[in-house]
Amino acid sequence: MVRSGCVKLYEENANGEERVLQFAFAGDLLGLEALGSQRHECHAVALGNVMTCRLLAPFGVPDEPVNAEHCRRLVQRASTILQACMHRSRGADPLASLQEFLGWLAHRIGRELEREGRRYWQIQLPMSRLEIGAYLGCAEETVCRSLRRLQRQGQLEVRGREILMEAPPRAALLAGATAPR
Amino acid sequence: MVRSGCVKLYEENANGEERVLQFAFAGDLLGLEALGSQRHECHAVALGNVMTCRLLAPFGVPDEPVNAEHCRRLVQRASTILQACMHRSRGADPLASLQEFLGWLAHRIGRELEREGRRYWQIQLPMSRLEIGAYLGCAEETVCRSLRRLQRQGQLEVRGREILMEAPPRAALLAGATAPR
DNA sequence: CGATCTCTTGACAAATATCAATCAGGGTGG
DNA sequence: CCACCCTGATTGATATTTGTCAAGAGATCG
Repeated sequence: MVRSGCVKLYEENANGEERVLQFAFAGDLLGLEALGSQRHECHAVALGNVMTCRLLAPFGVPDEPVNAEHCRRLVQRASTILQACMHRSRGADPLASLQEFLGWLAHRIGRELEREGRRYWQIQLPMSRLEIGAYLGCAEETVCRSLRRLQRQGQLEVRGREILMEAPPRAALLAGATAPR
Repeated sequence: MVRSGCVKLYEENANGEERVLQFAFAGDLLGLEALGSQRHECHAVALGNVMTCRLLAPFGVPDEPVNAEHCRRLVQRASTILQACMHRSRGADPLASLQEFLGWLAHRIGRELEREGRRYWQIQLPMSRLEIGAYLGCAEETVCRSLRRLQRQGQLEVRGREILMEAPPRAALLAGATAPR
């Protein structure tokens, strides 16, 4: 379980290029996808400083009765992650994907600001443009240009890895289901 | 749980277009993604004749002790589905996605045939080209053209919704990556 | 201060989306 | 039984988008 910071889950495709599967933040459980196959099919690396802790599956200890509540919550967590994974925009429009991603980030790691009576979300990106592209399925340059376009449209403000955006888009609420309680 | 046939899970995006999230076949569990949020965020429709049955969550019955084995298996199933969902090719190359999809279909609903000493997989597609496109994230026409291209490369044979292909993916994936249009 | 990495921008090539037309197959009704 | 129609599949022409290559700007680190 990630306690703080950001962990990047990725795999390498046949051409040796990196494909990012997930960015995990505080409260996210890692490795649930391997409980079934007993095999971890992807790599994980910390982006900056990260704190983690280990958890035991509720049915992993032999001489101990199954804790129904723990079991139920584990299934719920897996279920929630699955739902987020299923609904994640696949391909299509890089710009829309980026918007959704930023909305999700704002919900997860955004700081709320007040400026001239308007509410903003401030995001400090823990990953590079290249990694965002590897996550969304597009080239690094496309991420740059999409950010620029969103800025020209007045939807956000970009300063390196710092992003300032107005009220996050609707879709963020759905994706936000991944957030811990 | 799907007992036979094919169920299409889909949602509608902001433009009213259909986006297919999953094709479920015999043995697949539906609705696991809603155990966490208690809300089903997608629609389901049968493609042709389908048989299903209902299952109870192992912790759903109040005055009954939790069955550890059932619980463990539920988590494993959710975990397996999650892993498949995480590793599903996102965007990138429609042709490669289609190949992967066909390989998966062959594994799920393919019939093995023997012809002139060579082994083939025969697949009867339960969905339209449009639905395949909505699943892979590309246009209907691109699905057609990709199928045609694979046929010209001798990797498979297309007759309407019936597809005949040789030894599933592995070698085909690598060969397809370098083959000319 | 140079070296290196990331980010950005431009120009071009390649791929797909879109639009439009045609074709094939199955079902329907006369 | 056959003409008809309707849906899904296919193919072609064109426009749009993105990937790729290249170069430069900015930041960070030693």
